[in-house]
Amino acid sequence: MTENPVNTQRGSRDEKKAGKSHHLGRTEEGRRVTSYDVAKAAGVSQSAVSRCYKQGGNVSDEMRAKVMKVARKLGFQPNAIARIMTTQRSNMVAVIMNNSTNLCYPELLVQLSRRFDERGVHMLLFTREQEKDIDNVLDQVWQYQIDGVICAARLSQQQALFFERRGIPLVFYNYYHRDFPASAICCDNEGGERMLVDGLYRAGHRSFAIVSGHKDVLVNVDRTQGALTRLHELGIGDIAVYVGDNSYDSGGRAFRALMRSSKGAPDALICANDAMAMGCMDVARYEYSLHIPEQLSVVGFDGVAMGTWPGYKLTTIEQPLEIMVEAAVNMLMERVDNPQLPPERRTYSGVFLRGESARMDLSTC
Amino acid sequence: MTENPVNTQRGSRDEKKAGKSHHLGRTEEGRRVTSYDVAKAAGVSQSAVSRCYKQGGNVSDEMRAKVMKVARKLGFQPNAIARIMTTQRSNMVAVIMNNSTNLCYPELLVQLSRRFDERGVHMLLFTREQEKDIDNVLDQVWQYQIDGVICAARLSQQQALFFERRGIPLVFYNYYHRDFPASAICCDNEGGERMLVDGLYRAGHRSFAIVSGHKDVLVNVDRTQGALTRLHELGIGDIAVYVGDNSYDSGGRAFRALMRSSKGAPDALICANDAMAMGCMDVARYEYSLHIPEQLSVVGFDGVAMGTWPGYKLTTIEQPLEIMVEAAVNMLMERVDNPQLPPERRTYSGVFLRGESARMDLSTC
DNA sequence: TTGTAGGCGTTATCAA
DNA sequence: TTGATAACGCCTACAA
Repeated sequence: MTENPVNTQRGSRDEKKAGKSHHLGRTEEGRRVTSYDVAKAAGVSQSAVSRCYKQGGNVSDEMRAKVMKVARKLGFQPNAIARIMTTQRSNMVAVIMNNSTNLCYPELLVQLSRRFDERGVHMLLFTREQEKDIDNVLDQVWQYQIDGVICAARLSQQQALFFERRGIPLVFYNYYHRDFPASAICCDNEGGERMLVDGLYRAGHRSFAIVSGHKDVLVNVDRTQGALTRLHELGIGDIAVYVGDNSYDSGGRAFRALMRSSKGAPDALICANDAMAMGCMDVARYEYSLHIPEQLSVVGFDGVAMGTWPGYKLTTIEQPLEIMVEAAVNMLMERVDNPQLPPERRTYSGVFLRGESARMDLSTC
Repeated sequence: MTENPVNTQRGSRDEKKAGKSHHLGRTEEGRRVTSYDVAKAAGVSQSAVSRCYKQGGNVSDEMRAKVMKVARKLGFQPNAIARIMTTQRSNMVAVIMNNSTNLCYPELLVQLSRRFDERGVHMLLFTREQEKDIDNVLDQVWQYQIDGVICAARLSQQQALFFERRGIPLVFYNYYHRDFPASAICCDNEGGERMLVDGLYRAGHRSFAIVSGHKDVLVNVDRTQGALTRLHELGIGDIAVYVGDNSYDSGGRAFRALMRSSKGAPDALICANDAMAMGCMDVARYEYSLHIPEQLSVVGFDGVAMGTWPGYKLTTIEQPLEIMVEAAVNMLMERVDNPQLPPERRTYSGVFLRGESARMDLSTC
């Protein structure tokens, strides 16, 4: 009896087709096939079956062969949920982002997915618009025994502490905090803006305006502040700053506000990201008939794909996204494996993209 | 003893700050706080605690108050993984997409996330480029006891059967199959193309070319075929079809190929999606100095945000994304709650966006 | 309304 | 190398 597995009919019929076939994976009564079912059918103990699925499991070759054969026949797959119960490790990470993050950087999620997949780690995705809505996310992360968190959104100190207190590793992506230490992967915003400002200044621009992003997002503050600081160093003050929300539309709105102001168009416009820069360019060209870069230089930040399209050819700083994502994933998984590791912040320099949206002189760069 | 919970010190210190505070949620020994810990501290049974967290649980008010108070103090949160073990329901769905899907429609993921969140359902995200890589996904979905699957990518019949055999509801988004029944949410591609072709024809266009997407993606086939069929009905044959891969770049490449061919530029170019249409427009304008729409009409399909930007003002069919996403989520969760429901395909009509990239005559529309 | 006890499907420890 | 057994933390009859 034990030599004759009971319910392999359907499974084996399917096996003819694909090399790696998919079985029903259910017993006659409709239960999922468990390691116990396999054990019974193979005439071995349940723990033997379990060991066959463990990396360095102490199993003889014949045992493994016997078990695997029956397992395949029954369509057995170890139950991940039960495994989490005993190992306390879910192989799931949470990715928290703003709605707008994915709209601006769709590539980010694709790359994260790729990197985590390489490690056999699964991504639970949380997108929230409001910071307060994130409180729910925290509870879910805890309840599902998530191994670690990548956060590409703003978190309050309270919220970041939630993870720290529970020993859940957290890595910020393009966000960080001044008030307390937390691991983060960032792009060198000040350095990038400095490069842009220098190039613009050398090319002769003397009047500047800035379109910044959300005030409370440090990445944006750093960019705006980086530009302002460098401009002051160069002896240029009295710079108008218009606030957008990182979206294309908000860039256009900011530009209209700028044009309506007493100052009018500057020589150069420094935008905190590419989306807003493109919004500015379109409004400048189509509503104010300005020639770019002859009458107005525009620079952005990010290096999104659309910026390179011939309608924009945006001069900008490209974030090394693949490298940053890989670093973020490594940093997180290192801490999942070794929670003792201290917080670490890593900053990557962006790459200058020349473009044609700004007159630039990079002689000494 | 039982009246005096042992380890509430840390938890209660944290409570001072936030209205909804986050507790450590661990015992002195570092274990997670379990319902059993709460029960012991409250001097009640473990099942009483469990019942307090169940919707219509049979619990007296005083019991609930007593338990909840202790639970809050200890930072107890029910363990979702253990719950899945007994209920056989994970409240997790898988979303399977191509890498390119998120690049083309970042809004899709944001909307899905929003809708699932409303139902307290979590999204496990899988992005795969190759169809064969999806086989791994199937196993993961099974092992993690995923409740249901939204698939915005192509699946082989074998792969779709994997889910059906195991009773895991599956809803395709903008994909479907001719060979076998499966639930799907689609946009009316033929209808949309017919509308576009009619408008172009009435405006006087007589020579047409088509840029299609992947041959084996039915949505693309439908669009291309829809346009071709209508053109034939109107007595127009001999239409060149160039194949892209739905990306902006491939649109440009297709257009170059078209221009290099003996036929040269047509009156109107019908692209299977907006991204390729924009690629065509840019190459037409910037490499061939063609005026759009005077010398060339271009239409797309999808209604992506960028198409409305002043550099493109693309004439296209907008998919009612929010409605389609809501329908997909409803359709899936209905089947999670009631697996007996038969497969259903729902098709939504798109909305014509006039744009300025094509000469159009919509007199009778 | 409350408590008791069995089960969900693994992994891990310990003998054999 | 293999097998028995005890967690893991919850839900759910069933009994009180």
